[in-house]
Amino acid sequence: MEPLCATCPTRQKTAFRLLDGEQVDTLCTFKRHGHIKKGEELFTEGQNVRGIYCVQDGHFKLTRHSASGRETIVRFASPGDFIGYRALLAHEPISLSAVAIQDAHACFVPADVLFNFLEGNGPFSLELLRATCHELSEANQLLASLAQKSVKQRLAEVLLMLRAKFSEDTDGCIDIDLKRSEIADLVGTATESLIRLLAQFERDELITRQGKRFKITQAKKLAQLAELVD
Amino acid sequence: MEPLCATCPTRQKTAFRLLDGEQVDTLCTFKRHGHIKKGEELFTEGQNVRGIYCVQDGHFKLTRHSASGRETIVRFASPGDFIGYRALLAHEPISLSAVAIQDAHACFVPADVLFNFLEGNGPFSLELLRATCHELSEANQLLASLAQKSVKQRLAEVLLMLRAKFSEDTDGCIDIDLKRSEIADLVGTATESLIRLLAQFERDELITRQGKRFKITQAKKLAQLAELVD
DNA sequence: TAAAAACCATGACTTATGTCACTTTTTTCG
DNA sequence: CGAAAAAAGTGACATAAGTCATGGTTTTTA
Repeated sequence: MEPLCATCPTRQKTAFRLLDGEQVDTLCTFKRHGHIKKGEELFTEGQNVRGIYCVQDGHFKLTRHSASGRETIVRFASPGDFIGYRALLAHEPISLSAVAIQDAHACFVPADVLFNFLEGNGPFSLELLRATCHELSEANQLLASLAQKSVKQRLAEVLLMLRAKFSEDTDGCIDIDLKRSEIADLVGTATESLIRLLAQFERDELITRQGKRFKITQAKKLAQLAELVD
Repeated sequence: MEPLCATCPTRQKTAFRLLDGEQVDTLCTFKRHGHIKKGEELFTEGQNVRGIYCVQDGHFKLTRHSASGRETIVRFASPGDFIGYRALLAHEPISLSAVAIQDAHACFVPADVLFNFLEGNGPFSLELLRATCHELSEANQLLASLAQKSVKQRLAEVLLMLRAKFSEDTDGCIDIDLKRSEIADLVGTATESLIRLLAQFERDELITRQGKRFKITQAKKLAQLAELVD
């Protein structure tokens, strides 16, 4: 059963909150709500997209692959985030793959519906522009961090980012199940190097591990290590 | 003397080409045309900007500095590019410094004038949104390249990028005078490493050097090295 | 135009990080 | 459940790339 956009709590977190009543009806008529299982792809780099996805729940990793097949996680998409709108608006094939890292739900909104809103609703366009600009400044920050920092520093940074982005479970561990190789793809290093650094962080008592999950115990020291202090 | 926006050829290359006659007049009244000498800063990271700059001629490097003072060149801004609009639209302090790498000219456009256009001119907003999305996909590409490639590969990539972005002089050399340290900041490596690699590229006959400038002689091999082939 | 400053270049050395090969642990599923 | 597959972890080794020291250029400037 397709849920109603009018009462959708996720919508309030997105630019869609700025639509007027009629536009919400349009959205509701044309959007398609879908379930995506863990590991499934929403789309693959190189495709032409016909619309955007609005994440309802669950998280997606957005990745890019090198010619040699190596994967880099560029960012995550979480509930309330749009996926695929940049390629659509830039009139380019999509440059990232989106894969669910948990069972997830997302709504598909066809391109022409989106363009309709963009043309007819100034505040909506502005909000989307604002969000895009914010993403861009985050991308630039990540860029500089990758260019300037050691793997150890970047891991420290990534751990703090993960904790901020995903909440903590009852044990205080970061509530996300990423494989070691995925954390490595996020940091931009080899899996073995990552595992060694995690072990070192534990020895240095910056984190504690419980199975494959871990808890940040000394956030300040991690931040210092990552040079995030001002 | 302030030049006229109505007849400005650079304007035709920017989103400002989509303004109507009255808006062009407004732009012309409130913009300020200025000269920036080589090495001068347009603004510094952390500042709050009060408007955007539209590059008329000359090139700027947009940089970010780490806590330890190391500089990374995130991108260049060339004639027809806007600088500073992302921070303005995201309502954030600016995250990059802009420094002229040659004597340059740019027009300052106050924030309220820009917002006025954004609210009153749909196509203009859309075009700006499109440009932003395009920049974002470029940033993502760069991100993945930084995370996945060796310094040698990235240098190959950067050299090809420089040739595409800046034209060639009469000798066929890339028409830009970057210091070795600046190329290193662009690649994300140490100056000495960069110099060694340039020497190696010359030995391998991928480039030839004439003073501090250089010419790409085997673009295909460079592209292969950079894994840009499909 | 000479001195100073900035930049380019190279060698010697260190180290962080990647790679390969293998073992142990955890997860999946017939 | 138990076998097979996937993931986590460890050690040994190779090497790409950073750092430090120094000398030779070019550019600036007084």
